[in-house]
Amino acid sequence: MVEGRSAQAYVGESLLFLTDEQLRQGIEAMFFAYQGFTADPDRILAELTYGRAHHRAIHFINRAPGTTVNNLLAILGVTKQSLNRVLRTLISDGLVESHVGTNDKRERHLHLTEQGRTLESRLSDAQRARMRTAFREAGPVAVAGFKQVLEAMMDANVRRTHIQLRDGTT
Amino acid sequence: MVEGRSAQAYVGESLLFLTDEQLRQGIEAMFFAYQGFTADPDRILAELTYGRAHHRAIHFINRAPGTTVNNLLAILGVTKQSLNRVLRTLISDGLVESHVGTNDKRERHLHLTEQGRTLESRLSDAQRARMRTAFREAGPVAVAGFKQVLEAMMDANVRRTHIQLRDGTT
DNA sequence: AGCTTATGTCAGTCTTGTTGACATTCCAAG
DNA sequence: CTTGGAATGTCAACAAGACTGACATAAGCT
Repeated sequence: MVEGRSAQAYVGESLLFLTDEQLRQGIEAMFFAYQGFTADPDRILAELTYGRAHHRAIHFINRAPGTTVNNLLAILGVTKQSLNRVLRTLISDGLVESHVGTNDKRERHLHLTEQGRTLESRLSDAQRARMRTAFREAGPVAVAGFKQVLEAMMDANVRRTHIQLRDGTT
Repeated sequence: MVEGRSAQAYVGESLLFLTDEQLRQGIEAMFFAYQGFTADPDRILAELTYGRAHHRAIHFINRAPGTTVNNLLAILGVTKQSLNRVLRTLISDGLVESHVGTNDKRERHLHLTEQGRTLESRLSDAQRARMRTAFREAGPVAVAGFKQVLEAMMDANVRRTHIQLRDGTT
């Protein structure tokens, strides 16, 4: 970097020159980082004959206790048959409880049991530890940029969901 | 932001306050962004009865023409049997060529055919378009942060691979 | 009463990961 | 120079988890 030119000015130019090469680096970074992102929970899940699908369900049930099946479907972006297979095993293993809705009795409201919360913590702790290390290494400015780019990469409707979850504006 | 205090100093404080909530936001952002990241190529691949595994193979063969199966294995982080199934279909569909090594005849060197390059472009173009939009929206400082955090999130050995590919220091 | 919505289930398919078994090729130690 | 082990790649069989399609049940709504 040339002395006397701020980073801002320097990178400002590259806006005009977003080369395929730079974009490809971003693409590969995304791929490799996602490997790392899922590696730790995957190891834990493998012991329990569960998979990522179970993790995702547990995560979002913990995040939004009492959520309905339909709601979860929209968040996860899978079919109900696919989700149902996962939920069935989690319920029969005693990690998740399903309660018939009081207002609308068609709905099932989902909660983690004590046992479910225990697993959720174990999985989150592993994933958060890596995220924490990465955030510390990169520094807060980088973290802000990281989140900005990720949000810009989401589908518009998914971004809305993400922001709702983030800000707790249910 | 307070005048006279650099961003570094300001956010430096928050290093001490990386709450579980902030980390969880990062985790969810990663999940939702990856959905978007793969969505466009997935649509193209679905038409062709290919999947993400094919895309990944095509991407890295294009990236490092003449690479060996073993090499590709290390990059993709899957078993050779898994990769082999994908390669077999790509070869028999005429997208990839496999040549026995001249020095070491155990090795197979992989190249894209003209047809393979065509599909590669189609997939890359879609994925790059989203990445480009996200980068433009977020701005160059954010992009730098994005890459920093992603690199910090990778497993150490994977990071080495990533940097090698990035810098072309084969 | 009849239409729609929310949920669950059964059956079948596809992709993509796994392990196990095996063939070929290379290399180095005896 | 031979032989045994390591490296590389292929084939087969299996499992997880995604998908579609069809259908059942219950509840809400017009």
